[in-house]
Amino acid sequence: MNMKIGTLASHTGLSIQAIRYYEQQELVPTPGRSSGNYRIYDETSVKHLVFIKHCRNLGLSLEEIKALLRVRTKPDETCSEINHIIDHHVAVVDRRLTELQELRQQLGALRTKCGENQAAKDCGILRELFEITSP
Amino acid sequence: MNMKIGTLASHTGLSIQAIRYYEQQELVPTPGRSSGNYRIYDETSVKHLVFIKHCRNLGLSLEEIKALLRVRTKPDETCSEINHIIDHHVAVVDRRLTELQELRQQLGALRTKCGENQAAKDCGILRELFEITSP
DNA sequence: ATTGACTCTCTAGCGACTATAGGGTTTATG
DNA sequence: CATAAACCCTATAGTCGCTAGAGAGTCAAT
Repeated sequence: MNMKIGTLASHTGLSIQAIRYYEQQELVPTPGRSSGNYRIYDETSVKHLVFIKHCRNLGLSLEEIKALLRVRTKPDETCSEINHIIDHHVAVVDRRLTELQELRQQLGALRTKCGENQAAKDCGILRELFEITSP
Repeated sequence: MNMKIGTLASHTGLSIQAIRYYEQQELVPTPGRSSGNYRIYDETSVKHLVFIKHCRNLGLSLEEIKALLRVRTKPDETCSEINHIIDHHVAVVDRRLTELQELRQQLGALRTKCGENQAAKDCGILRELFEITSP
């Protein structure tokens, strides 16, 4: 059942350095060591790190994930903090989505300003970029 | 017509440090200096920096902006590199948009798993986060 | 003469890692 | 049993696009 960091890395899809970084940032407990000072992990570590990875895929920061993990160790507290973290993150994602959609539109408009191989001095994109003054 | 860095900053909406950073990264030419070693700018500098700011608002990296500025100084070359930069950036934005939309959906689904003030041990969000194994 | 506002350079810090250097350990093969 | 390959260790520097701060100099007004 025991494994070293390389095996854990391939089981979780994380890099070895990322795992050590999470340990340093106290997102995972300091693991035991072998006689040769190698980190030793087990199935619990895999689950723990997969949880972290999944949260990272959702765009949560390490601090937010840390908060989620803290709540998990106090199972009798209410989970309003969890809801709060997720709600906050949803708001961040929604804001970012709106920004990116506006951006996409501007880029699309910009792209139509220039054909394939004009001389740069006639390039509509450059002209446009120099003329637009308001963001 | 001449101005110091603070005036340039308020004319462009950039921070003083950002302007100095752009100079260091060679996005703007090294400006002249006053007798007291103050950077001296003019209207051209304003245009130059507004161009950069506009590109940053579009999400272009400083390296990409540098490439655009390089093409601008060679007005007889074709602007295919410009098109290439913009096309590449559109692709990046589109990919990011798709990712964020998926993310948003997953977060929305997750949020329905838990009401307001359950005990953490019964929180559907935590359970969900621990069970989902594929990203 | 002094205050206050402005500017200078240099350095450190953010977040979430990645990459490297320079070593030690374990495992497989000859 | 010797050695080479594969793995692991710590510590440090780098990424990007800035921001914030220290400690010093410059300039305008009172």
